[in-house]
Amino acid sequence: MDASSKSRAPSGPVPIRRTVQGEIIRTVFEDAQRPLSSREAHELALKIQPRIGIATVYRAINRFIEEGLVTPVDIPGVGTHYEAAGGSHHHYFYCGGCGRVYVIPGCPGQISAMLPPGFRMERHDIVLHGRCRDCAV
Amino acid sequence: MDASSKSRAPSGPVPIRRTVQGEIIRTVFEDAQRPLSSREAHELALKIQPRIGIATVYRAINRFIEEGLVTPVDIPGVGTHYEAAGGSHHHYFYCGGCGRVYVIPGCPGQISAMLPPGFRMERHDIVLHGRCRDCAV
DNA sequence: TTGTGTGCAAATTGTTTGCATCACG
DNA sequence: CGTGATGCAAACAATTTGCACACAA
Repeated sequence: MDASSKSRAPSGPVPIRRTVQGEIIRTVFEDAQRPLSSREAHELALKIQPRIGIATVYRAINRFIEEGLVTPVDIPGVGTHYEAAGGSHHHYFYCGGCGRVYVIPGCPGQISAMLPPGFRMERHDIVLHGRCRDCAV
Repeated sequence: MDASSKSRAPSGPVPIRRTVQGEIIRTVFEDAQRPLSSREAHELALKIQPRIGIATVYRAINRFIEEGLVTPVDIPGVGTHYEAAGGSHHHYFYCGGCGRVYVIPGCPGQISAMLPPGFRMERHDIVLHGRCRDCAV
């Protein structure tokens, strides 16, 4: 009879279910320690549970993005990657040799000094391209 | 028989033909003064010559990129844009209000200081997101 | 039991390509 | 005139969505 016995708001945020596939996909990102493409994430998930579909990966990723667990990382000329959120502010390095995306801690600062007057900055993306140590000539 | 009567190298660089459509598309980028999406470029070209196909736009853009006339500009979360090349080093500002991509002259410098040891940087992309002056709250 | 998450396939969106034809050089 | 450029449609690749079913809660 007491509707509040479960202390649920009348129309609270949609509850998120804990599923095997969802946990696998979340783990893949947490373990990766670097941004993964959807294909990479799918391949890694398939190693654990061979019947996960790519649509499930995309839906999980989008759910994680809404939850703030995962952040999309767009690498110019390469495509969208995704990484576990929560780390401190950082940027990225894309290696043209091995195709891997590295995390670069820190920030050059002075970014907002570039803003034209009247413009308001909400976010900035910096992506370096080149060769990582292993792929350097 | 003198094969060199037309002074053509046996296998020189592929000649690029000057066509009406190509000129229109090139003009669109030169006049825009800002990065355009392929759709924007197509729409602007259609205003001048209503039968230009989107494939022609893409082929022209790719030719221009090879020639160095146009540079691709990837805006994270928004999609690939293209701009006339030749300007001095600059970066971009994407306005979430009007969807326009602005050119930001200059560079914060200190970028290479972010590089991990052994990494070699060939290029860097900086894209700011926010509200332009007209769209500011 | 209820409704969210999953799998699969079809639908969308952005970009490229095959082919017949056009027209620049 | 020969070959690159164009238009159109089909092919592709990446991502999203419709639908029936499975399974957390």
